[in-house]
Amino acid sequence: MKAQPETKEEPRVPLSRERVLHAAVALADEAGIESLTMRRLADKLVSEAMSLYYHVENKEALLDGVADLILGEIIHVTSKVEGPADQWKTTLRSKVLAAREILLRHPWAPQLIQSRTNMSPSSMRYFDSLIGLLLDAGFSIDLTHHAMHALGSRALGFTQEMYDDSTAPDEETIAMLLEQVADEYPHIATMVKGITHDAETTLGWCDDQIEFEFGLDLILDGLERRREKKRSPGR
Amino acid sequence: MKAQPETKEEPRVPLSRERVLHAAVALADEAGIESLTMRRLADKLVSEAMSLYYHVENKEALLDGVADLILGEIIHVTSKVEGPADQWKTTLRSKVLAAREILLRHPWAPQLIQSRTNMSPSSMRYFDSLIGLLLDAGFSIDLTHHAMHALGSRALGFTQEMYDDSTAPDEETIAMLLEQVADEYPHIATMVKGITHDAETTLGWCDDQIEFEFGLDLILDGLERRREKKRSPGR
DNA sequence: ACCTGAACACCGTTCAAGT
DNA sequence: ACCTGAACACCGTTCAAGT
Repeated sequence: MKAQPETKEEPRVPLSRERVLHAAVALADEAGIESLTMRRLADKLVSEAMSLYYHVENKEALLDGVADLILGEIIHVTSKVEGPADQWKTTLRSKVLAAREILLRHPWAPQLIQSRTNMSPSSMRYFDSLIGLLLDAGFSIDLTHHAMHALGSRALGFTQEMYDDSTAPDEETIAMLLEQVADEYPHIATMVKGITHDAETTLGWCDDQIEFEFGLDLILDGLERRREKKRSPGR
Repeated sequence: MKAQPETKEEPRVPLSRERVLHAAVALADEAGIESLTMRRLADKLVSEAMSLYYHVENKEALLDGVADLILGEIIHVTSKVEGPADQWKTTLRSKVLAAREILLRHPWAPQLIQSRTNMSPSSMRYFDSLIGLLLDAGFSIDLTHHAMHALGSRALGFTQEMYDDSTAPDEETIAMLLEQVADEYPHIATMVKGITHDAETTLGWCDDQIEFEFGLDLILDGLERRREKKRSPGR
């Protein structure tokens, strides 16, 4: 009886870099990245701001660690997506869409990842796997290099949307507002009025997933064509 | 003589929203966006932090204004780029590259523009003009809509580069570092070693301009093909 | 109408001190 | 080895007061 810890108080898990980083992700998920301050993170861990500095060099290092944690998730999930070398396109597509699913759960992550100079081990491993995929599929080294740049952040499953419709008003309100300024932005007005609405995606007039896949396929198709252009002369 | 202002002291131009915003851009250009604080901006204007609040609601509004100022520059320059409707591709290309030139002079601007919910008049006008360009060229409304999403921030002349090579070490150092971890990232190592170096762009192994244009052309080509696919059946 | 100073709440971080 | 409290420099912003 005596040996058992007192049931009244929490076991008081000691801090660790792991715990700090995971708590940071949780805090950002719950309250947004702007709420991630050293003091509030410490509160969440029932500790003091200064205690964090024992496990993390400073706030920049904390953010680096958080970004790497997310990238670690991505590489973990995407590494399971495999396929034969001649089907590079569907394999790459699936990997990217798998990455996207993770980032959709952490809406603050894209901006954070962009802002870091991303030479972290996790992102290196991820890009290494994508490069290997293309080289194995017979891409030239130069084209592979171009492909990585052309994909850019899309390779990680996100494009920074120009208009963030998560905070946007509903479709009807937009249509109404737009009516008022239709003479100033005639083409936008035409476009919004004329867009085909799928019955299924009636949520908003921009289905992010569809637009993401459209853009991704545009690039993948273009890469495929450029790959074949180089090969066909010898044919 | 008496009527003239004393030559000794500055004319003491009064503050204005215009002056505040332009000073903010200048400060960000000189010292980086993280140096743009109300207090330092006031210093630059030989004034007090609180005085700024008379011309700008708060810091968020200041940043909105700054973003809009840059977008204003872009629309000003790109509106001069014109061409016949059947040459939508080269016209659009030129507009985008013109926008890019402006953003290259304000390296902090892409991130700022991304972070704002971009319904500002300037950005609306810009996108309106691009949409008009495509509609005039015979794009369907749906394809025009997809096109705007696919271009995304590229329409404004930037893609958030995954690896910021402005802070990266020189090519030789990278090659050396990479040698040490070649077994961990074999494909990256292969790629970096094998990339063709143009004699002219020997500055670094990634020429941002070339990569930007490659990605842009990939998308423009893809859009062109999808446009023709829709038309050819009736042909 | 336009500007300012003192004051407040909240940052990240240093440093010396506790166990 | 790990954690903490007081203190510092620096934020954005409110508010009452100056011209």
